Amino acid sequence: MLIYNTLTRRKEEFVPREPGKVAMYVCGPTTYNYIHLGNARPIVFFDTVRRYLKYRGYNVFYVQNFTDIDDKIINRAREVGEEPLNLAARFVNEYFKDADALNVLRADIHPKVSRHLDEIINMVQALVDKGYAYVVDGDVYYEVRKFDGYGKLSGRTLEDMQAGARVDVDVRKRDPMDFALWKSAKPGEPAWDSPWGKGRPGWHIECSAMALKYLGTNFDIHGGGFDLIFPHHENEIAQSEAATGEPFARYWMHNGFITVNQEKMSKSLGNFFLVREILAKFQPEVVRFYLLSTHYRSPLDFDDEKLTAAARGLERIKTSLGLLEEAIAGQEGDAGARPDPALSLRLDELRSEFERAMDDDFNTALAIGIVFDLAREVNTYLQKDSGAGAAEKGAALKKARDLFKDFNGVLGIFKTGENSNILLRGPGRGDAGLVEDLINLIVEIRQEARKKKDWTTADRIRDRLKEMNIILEDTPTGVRWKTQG
RNA sequence: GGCGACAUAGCCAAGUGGUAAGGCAGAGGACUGCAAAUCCUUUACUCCCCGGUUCGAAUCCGGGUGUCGCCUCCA
Repeated sequence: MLIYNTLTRRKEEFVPREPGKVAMYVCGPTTYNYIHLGNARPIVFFDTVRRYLKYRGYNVFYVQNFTDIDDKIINRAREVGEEPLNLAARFVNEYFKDADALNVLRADIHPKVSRHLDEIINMVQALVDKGYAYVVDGDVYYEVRKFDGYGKLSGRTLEDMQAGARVDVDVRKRDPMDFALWKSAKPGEPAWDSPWGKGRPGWHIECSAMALKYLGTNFDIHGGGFDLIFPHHENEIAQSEAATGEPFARYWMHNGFITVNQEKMSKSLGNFFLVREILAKFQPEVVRFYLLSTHYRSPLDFDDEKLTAAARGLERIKTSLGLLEEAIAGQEGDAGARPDPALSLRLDELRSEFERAMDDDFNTALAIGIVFDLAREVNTYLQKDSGAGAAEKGAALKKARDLFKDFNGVLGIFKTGENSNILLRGPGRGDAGLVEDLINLIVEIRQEARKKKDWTTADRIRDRLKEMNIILEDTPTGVRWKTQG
């Protein structure tokens, strides 16, 4: 398995710290608002990485933090007149609503900064003791010149950075690039006691402290967005490796940015899209499918037309699985039958192609292409007669269904085992069973009209139902209907 | 100013040395009362441009053009 490592700027064979086990840490959101599209990409992508590693048989321990102490939270809390920690906790709950909708599995641990002050303070103290940090008026700064490897992740030297520095230089710092490990509190701000007075952690130290606590040194995968490479992850490395004297993380993975209508999302442009705004227009599966349809290191643009195209593509996959389930349901189970090789051999090929794609730095775009291949393979098989016996055919169909489910177990692009008819499960829809009965009744009446060749009535019913997003399909064996989100 | 990424059909998007995956949209056909769904066929003599290396390059090298990102809170 190959993983592109930001640290070395190339794909490397993945060798975990301990055989069979993967320890990974992904930088989670700062909870001062609902999550936006830019947050959604790493959340969904790294969830997929984790699922695939599991599929590959690794025992994965997955940590994703919440930053619940931060300037942005404090500012926001002041605006709305709420306690900062309260506001942060509220948006942690909101985070889970969005993440659940996107079919993101819970991390093994979701540590919060506010619960790890002891670890953070101890780490800052260790850095001060070792001479990597200095104290000025209750603030503690990390001295970047003291750390030899500073710049190794982002690939730039301290000289490069200073040439381009656009930051106002704080005269109390020994070097303009020195960054805060601990910030003294101003009146009214949340503050914790420390050896340097009341204050709060700097931005980068939390991730170092929490990752080291739960995963130890030299853990396997550290992930996040491209923009975190510098300064956030660069600083994490500097702090952690200076404090422990050991390598911090082995593989650094960074996802590319999301743009909206070809523009970077930014507050000044007013195009910061929240996940739930998109979810109001598109089904969550479509959003997840779209996020995975481009390789994670490439930029990805969002607009309604692209999402609509993605929705149609995903529909094709879901239809295929639906046809497959339908065919299996009409078949007597015959355990022990040998799957029809006409389909079965191809299924084996598709599985290994899928694995090859994912093994190559999690190429989800290619992998999705293989899911489409599977769909066409199944649809074709369902239409033609291979000449095999019913039991063999049934076994092949079940094998195809298992393959679909395995692919989906990794990609998570459609929900299984529940009614996907959004009309029937949406809020305020009343008795879903009643709705279903009524549609069945209408379909029945339409069938009678069709028998009498009353096409005007039959077409009118079909057209009117379509306007209500209920799609009727006449097949040789009866009428199939579904709702369209 | 410093650092870096990308440029593939109408659109989205894989592919990093051997005659261009897949999806959406479009065209033709099969099926259908008509549709829908599905299947079959079809849509890039070519991968931004100009040079070079090579028997051979979308893929490597040099130059150019364009787009984007980081260097500041940001996923």
